[in-house]
Amino acid sequence: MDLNFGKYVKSKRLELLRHSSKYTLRQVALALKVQPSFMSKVEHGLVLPSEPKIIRLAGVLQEDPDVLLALAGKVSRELRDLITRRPRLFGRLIRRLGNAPDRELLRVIADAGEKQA
Amino acid sequence: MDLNFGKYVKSKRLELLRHSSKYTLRQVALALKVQPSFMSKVEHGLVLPSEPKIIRLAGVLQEDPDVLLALAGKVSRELRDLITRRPRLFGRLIRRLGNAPDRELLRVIADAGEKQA
DNA sequence: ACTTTTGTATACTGTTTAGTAAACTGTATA
DNA sequence: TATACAGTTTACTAAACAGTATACAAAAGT
Repeated sequence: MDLNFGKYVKSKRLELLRHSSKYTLRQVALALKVQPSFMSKVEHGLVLPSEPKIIRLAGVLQEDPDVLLALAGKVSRELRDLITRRPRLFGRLIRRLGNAPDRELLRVIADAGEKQA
Repeated sequence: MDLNFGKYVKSKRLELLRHSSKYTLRQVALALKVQPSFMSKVEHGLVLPSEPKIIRLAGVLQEDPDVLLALAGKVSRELRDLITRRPRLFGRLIRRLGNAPDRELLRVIADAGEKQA
């Protein structure tokens, strides 16, 4: 499992704690409805929270849920559902862009967005 | 869990069995290195195989691994890794194309492929 | 008829996931 | 100095996952 998830969460929390005392480990645990002991283990990289708790945690820490999930090695159920609805097409798309540079991905996103956006 | 995965696997296997007797449930189980009892439960939708076994099964049944994984509600580790490397970009891309028609996806794939392919 | 082969049912197993509960340790502070 | 709060440690747990092992009944060969 991913050790960096915990480190990242802790550093982010400590950052916020400097501005407001609502970001003690215990307060964050309370917001997530988990025990402080569990939150402590999370920050030490001993366990990972479930997907819903990671998403709530992202809300609390003002982080992008996709990023936090990615640090935990996960992809949200939302994205998984979109992919599994058309596995061949999305499989091809993602493999093709998997090694492309960021700017190419950005270009494709912009191009794809022209219609609906 | 997904009931249709089993149905699909069974129908595909029975199809192949009409041409070759290498596709009895027991032979397929042998190829996957699982017990026939387990394979039987798979075909009845009582359990799902692990990702590696689903991929092997796709090989045996001459199916697209992504499709078989999708029927099991899963996305391959390979694709997950590509996504989690750049979660924001892929998140945006997939959400944007999640409801687009197939032809739009195909267009984008072709466009994206121009460089490296 | 019998004996292989096929699929199935049942019960059990080890491992992982996602946590809880309680007690402990250090720190701040009034 | 006691009491409040912070983070941590340890031990435990319920449910899900990914199967195995054994035995059995029906069907197909020979």
